[in-house]
Amino acid sequence: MAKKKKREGKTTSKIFDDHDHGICFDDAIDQIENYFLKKNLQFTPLRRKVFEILIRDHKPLGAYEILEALGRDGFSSSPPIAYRVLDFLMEHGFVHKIQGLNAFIACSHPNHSHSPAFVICRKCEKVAEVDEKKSGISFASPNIDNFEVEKTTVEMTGVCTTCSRAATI
Amino acid sequence: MAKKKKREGKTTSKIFDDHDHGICFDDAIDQIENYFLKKNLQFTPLRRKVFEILIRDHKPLGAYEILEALGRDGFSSSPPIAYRVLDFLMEHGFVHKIQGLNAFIACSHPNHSHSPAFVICRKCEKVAEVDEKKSGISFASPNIDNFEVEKTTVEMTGVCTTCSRAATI
DNA sequence: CATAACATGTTATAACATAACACTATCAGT
DNA sequence: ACTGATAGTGTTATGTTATAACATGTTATG
Ligand SMILES: [Zn+2]
Ligand SMILES: [Zn+2]
Ligand SMILES: [Zn+2]
Ligand SMILES: [Zn+2]
Repeated sequence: MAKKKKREGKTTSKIFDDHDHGICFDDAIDQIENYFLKKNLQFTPLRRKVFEILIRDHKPLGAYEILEALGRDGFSSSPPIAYRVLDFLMEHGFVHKIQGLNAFIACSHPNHSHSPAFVICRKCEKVAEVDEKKSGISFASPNIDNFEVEKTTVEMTGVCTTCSRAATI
Repeated sequence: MAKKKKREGKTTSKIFDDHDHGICFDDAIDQIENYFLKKNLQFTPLRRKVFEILIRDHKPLGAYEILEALGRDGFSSSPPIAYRVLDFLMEHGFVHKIQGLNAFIACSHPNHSHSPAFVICRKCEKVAEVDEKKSGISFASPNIDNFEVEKTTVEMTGVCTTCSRAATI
């Protein structure tokens, strides 16, 4: 497995930052492969392809965009294909859904359970998955008045620095 | 305007609690009327009806459910009717969208700008809009690494006490 | 009353998602 | 290897959510 490049002190993640994506991509594939192996799950060509499509550009993709990509790569491209694989990958935490965009994105922090939070630029539509703890979002209190929270959706929409600089020029 | 019944110390809001809904309903209509008056906006019969439909049961409703209700009340029930009015009411903060349900709900805390957070029971589909400050969610830091956050989506899905008690019987 | 703006109505279609069933591959136990 | 069970993929059809584009009506203003 390739060596990790840690970036301390940053709160947004690699999506808005430069990074060595070759390493990033390989690491991600490694991680998912190992996870599937350990859990005795099948990392089939279809599942691999969907994950690759998603992590390729760290971009949120709609199910139908994924289907097109699958079609181009010789897989079936009828809707259930994508939705089933996406559901599966989401169950295991390797893909998240961005509710505000009806789109799916590869997880940036796999291998440890987490409640993801997303920062979404409404101009360039780039999305960063941020770690709650680092982000200054203290999304505390999983228990609200005895309500048992099982899942959280946290999305922050706005404008990223690149886009806001571009606008003021 | 009807007198307010304040409930201190509670973290979930009226949806999961008993409350005098007659007063609640009238208050809500008063507030939206006053707001529209002050801002010189038209509180048309259609807009009023949509808001009434939503606040009637504090229940999240899909756009097409709202359309049905509109149809029953003699209004047109083609999709753009609902979506336009909902967009308008959302712009002014009287309605929120629950992304996890593709549904719309009347605001529980109008008259002051806020970033709503929602507690959603996946069994009974009741939804409570909680106040960030009271809920123990401190959803702090609107600025993440210079990203200018304009809007937040916070939804917590789980099981409410009523449903979880019912399940264990 | 002209006219600009806002609001509503209508038709068509786009975009997102699932149901139901058929077929194939993989794996365990015989 | 045969058998049945489970999991994965393929296919068709349909359901659900949302918007585009344009027509008509309504209201405020000069
Ligand atoms: Zn990368
Ligand atoms: Zn993640
Ligand atoms: Zn009420
Ligand atoms: Zn609200």
